[in-house]
Amino acid sequence: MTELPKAYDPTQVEQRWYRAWIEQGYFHADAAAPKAPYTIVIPPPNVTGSLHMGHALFATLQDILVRWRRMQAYNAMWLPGTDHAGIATQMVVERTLQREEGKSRHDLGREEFLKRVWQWKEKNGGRIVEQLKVLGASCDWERARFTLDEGLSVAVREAFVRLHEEGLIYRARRLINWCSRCRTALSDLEVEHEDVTGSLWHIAYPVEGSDAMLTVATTRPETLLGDTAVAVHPEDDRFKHLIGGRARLPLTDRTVPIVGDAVLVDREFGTGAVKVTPGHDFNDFEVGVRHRLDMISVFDLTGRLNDNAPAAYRGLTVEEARAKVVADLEAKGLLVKVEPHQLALGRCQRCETVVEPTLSLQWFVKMQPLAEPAIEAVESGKTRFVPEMWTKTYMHWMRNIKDWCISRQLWWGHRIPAWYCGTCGEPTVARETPAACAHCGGTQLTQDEDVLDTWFSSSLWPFSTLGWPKETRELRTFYPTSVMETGYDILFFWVARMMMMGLHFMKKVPFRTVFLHAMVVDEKGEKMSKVKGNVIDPLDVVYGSTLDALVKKAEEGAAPKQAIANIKKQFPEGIPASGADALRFTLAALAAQGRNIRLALGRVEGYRHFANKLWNAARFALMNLEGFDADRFADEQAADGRELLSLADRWILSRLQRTAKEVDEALEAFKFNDAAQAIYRFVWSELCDWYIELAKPALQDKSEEGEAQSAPGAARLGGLGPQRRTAQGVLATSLETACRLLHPFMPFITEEIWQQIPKPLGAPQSIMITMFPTADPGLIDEAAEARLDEVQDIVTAMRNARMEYELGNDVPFRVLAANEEQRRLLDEDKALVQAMTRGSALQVVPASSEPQEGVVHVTPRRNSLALVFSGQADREALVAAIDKKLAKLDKERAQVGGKLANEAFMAKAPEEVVAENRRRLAECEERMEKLRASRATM
RNA sequence: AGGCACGUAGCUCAGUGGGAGAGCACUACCUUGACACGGUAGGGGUCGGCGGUUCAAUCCCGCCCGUGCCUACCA
Repeated sequence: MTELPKAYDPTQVEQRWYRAWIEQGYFHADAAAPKAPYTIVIPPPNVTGSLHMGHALFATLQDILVRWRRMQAYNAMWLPGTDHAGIATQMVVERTLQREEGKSRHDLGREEFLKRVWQWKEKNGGRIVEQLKVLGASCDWERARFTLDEGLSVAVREAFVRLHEEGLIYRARRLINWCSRCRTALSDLEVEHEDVTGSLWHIAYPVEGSDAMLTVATTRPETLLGDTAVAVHPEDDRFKHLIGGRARLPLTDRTVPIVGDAVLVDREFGTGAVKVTPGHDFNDFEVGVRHRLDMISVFDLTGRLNDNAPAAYRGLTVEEARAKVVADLEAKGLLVKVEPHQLALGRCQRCETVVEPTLSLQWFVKMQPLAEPAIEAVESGKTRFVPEMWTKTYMHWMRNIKDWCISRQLWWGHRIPAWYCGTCGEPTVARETPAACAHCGGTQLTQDEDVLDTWFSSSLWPFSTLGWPKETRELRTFYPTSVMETGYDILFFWVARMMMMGLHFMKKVPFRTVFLHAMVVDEKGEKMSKVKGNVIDPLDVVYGSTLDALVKKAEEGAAPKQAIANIKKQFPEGIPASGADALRFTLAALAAQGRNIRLALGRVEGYRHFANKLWNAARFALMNLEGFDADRFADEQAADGRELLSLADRWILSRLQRTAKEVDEALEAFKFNDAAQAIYRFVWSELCDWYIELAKPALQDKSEEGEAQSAPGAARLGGLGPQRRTAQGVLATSLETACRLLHPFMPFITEEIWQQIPKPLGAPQSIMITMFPTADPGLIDEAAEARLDEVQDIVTAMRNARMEYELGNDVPFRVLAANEEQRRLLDEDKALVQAMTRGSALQVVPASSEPQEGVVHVTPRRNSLALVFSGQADREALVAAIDKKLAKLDKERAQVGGKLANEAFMAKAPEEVVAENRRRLAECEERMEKLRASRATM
């Protein structure tokens, strides 16, 4: 049997196994397999993307679910893919083009530019996929999809055409969010609001035909040039007489009507009068509709003032225009005052440019009819959210949903399947390029220049990836999917829209459960960003990185100086290589529901140590499994195995069953952290800390068959006696089962170890395709657990006494048993105590055999056993230690005694609780009595 | 403005209507044939504050303070 290296090195192990799994085709799910399906479709990351902790988190959690279900014999299918990310990708390629060739996309033309984007995608789009593989993601790569694939494009056209036919897609001239940097319309969701301190300008508008002034308050004085009314509250006594009149618009030669509008105007706010700019403000647009006002755009699509503005302002940017308007107003004495004001500024999600509400002809999806079934599906429980709190957020958004602007003035994406007639101008919407206009038969057709919002194709993802609109075997088998696992930040972007489209086109929910994970942030709770220099790259955690490399990477990413300084401060030693397993385990352990995940490298380190601990437990096991015959052990266990098991054996097997149950239940409830903790505790605190130590004597059993070969050197190998055989079997079983329980979390190390554990003939080739452990209730052994609990208590007390009183290892202990039954059991278990205390002499005596000589030391937990030892110890230290314990016990006695003396407690508390407190009180008193007796002897 | 989370050991986080936990850090001791990426023992917390419900509250309820996020048309 080859000996394993002393320390576990993940880099030597991980990628070897990943390749092996791929070669064996373990990740592939057959749509025709006669097994219950379990499907997850990946929330497709952007092709432009590079792996970040958010990806690492979803990859980990989804892989855990998929590996777990696969091991439970489900037909588990995890469909991967990437998203074409219209704006982001186009931006990246445009920037490169500008930098390398000094050209814009317009210089190249649409066709050539798209060719370049595809080239870029072919070259760089695979990066994130390769990075997911590093983490061990067991995706069905044969089914990988890209949102611009031919099949998905067919799905997009089909969906568009059908929705158009149903009147759910329409084209209209409306106010939309316009990014002048990206030169495209954006949906409401793509605008991010940021609270900033701006100004509130009070501007006087002269009232036509009078000397009066009507003062309005605005945060955007430059839009004044596009005003088409002034609104006051219809019941405001200050102003209502002006309604119906007109005001002269400063800096222009226009006059605008004064209207009464109770919806827009809040009498308490500002001056009580509002300038109305329907062409550049969503509220004002509504007022414009209500009062049939003119709608003027004064900005063009590049963010400059157009010909609708007075000549003096044309060509200025919005910022320049603001400065000039304010200056000109001041010069004319029309600027009444300026005060600081908080406002929410909308910025483009991609480029942070301030978005401009702009009148524009765009395509929209009518959302309300689609939202209704999506609301019903959640209300009726067809789809549920985990954590449940998201249900409310989802419902609120769905119930207040607005139409979705889906056209984008980009080139990279699904081109809108609408053709405009050169003769009549009407659009013809069709699946394939039409030969003639559907309205007038004209043949001069030009396709819409625009593409669809990337999220439109994403919304079809759960079924477009499975072959829709064709009725495929895959769709029948894998739709609806089992779980949508993603971050809560895209609840609306993805989840909500997938729900609507899934229900609309498939008539079934796209997923039964939506698990929304939290955001990964840094140790201080701040969002990771290159600007702050607090990014932790998952690959750096896996492979490790020096400080120099970290700094270099940040510099290449054009990070600011401060970020570099922060990196130096945060990672003075760089980042140690911890392996994918440790990273995955950390993310799972921190993935408690409903809060941000603050990734602390210290946690990763701790779990890297955990991997090493498991590794060394395996080393120990393998060193002691010489001569072990898994088949023989299995046969023995099947026959009269229970007879052969020692207390320690029965205990660890019992703990193992409980752990299996805990892990399984936790995963069912998406409590990844609970599952991780349960395995951690089992492996470290139970298997390593206790069982391995307890089993050591048995593994040395040299009786029977061992005797026969007592040649020199045989002792070192250990014997082959029945105790040893049994301990070997239990050790192997515990380790093997623990590996299977841990496999979804730490796939690599568990495979590496599992491969080397002797297994019965016919065992699977890989841990990946073994069965996930289920708890065997027959192996749960309450009695063994209670007895071992007592052993642990005594062991701990002995160690504690030795440390506390600085006793030597050879000081003999006596344990006082409360009754004959306890004395008998403890006498049996004495060897275990000795195994754990380096063979300390221990005698079990009846408590009644007092008076004892020596010092009494009570066990730390609750079974109130007392230990007696004699030997040299500092008398004063002993007395002080005893007094401290007495004080602590006295406090507890008073507390518990108080409860029991309380009539209300006795009358109303449940019987068990009362009994428990009685027991505690008695125990307290007993321990105090023993300590006092001990103190008295000094 | 509304909504949702969160506030527990020095740090990162679990947890529960009835005796406060883990990892890291800290202290002391230990190179024991699995593991110093280790072992043993230990120190450290008014469970954000104030009220309420309850026999009993860190946990349930209300208010307040602080932190974060989301939604929103107050110019």
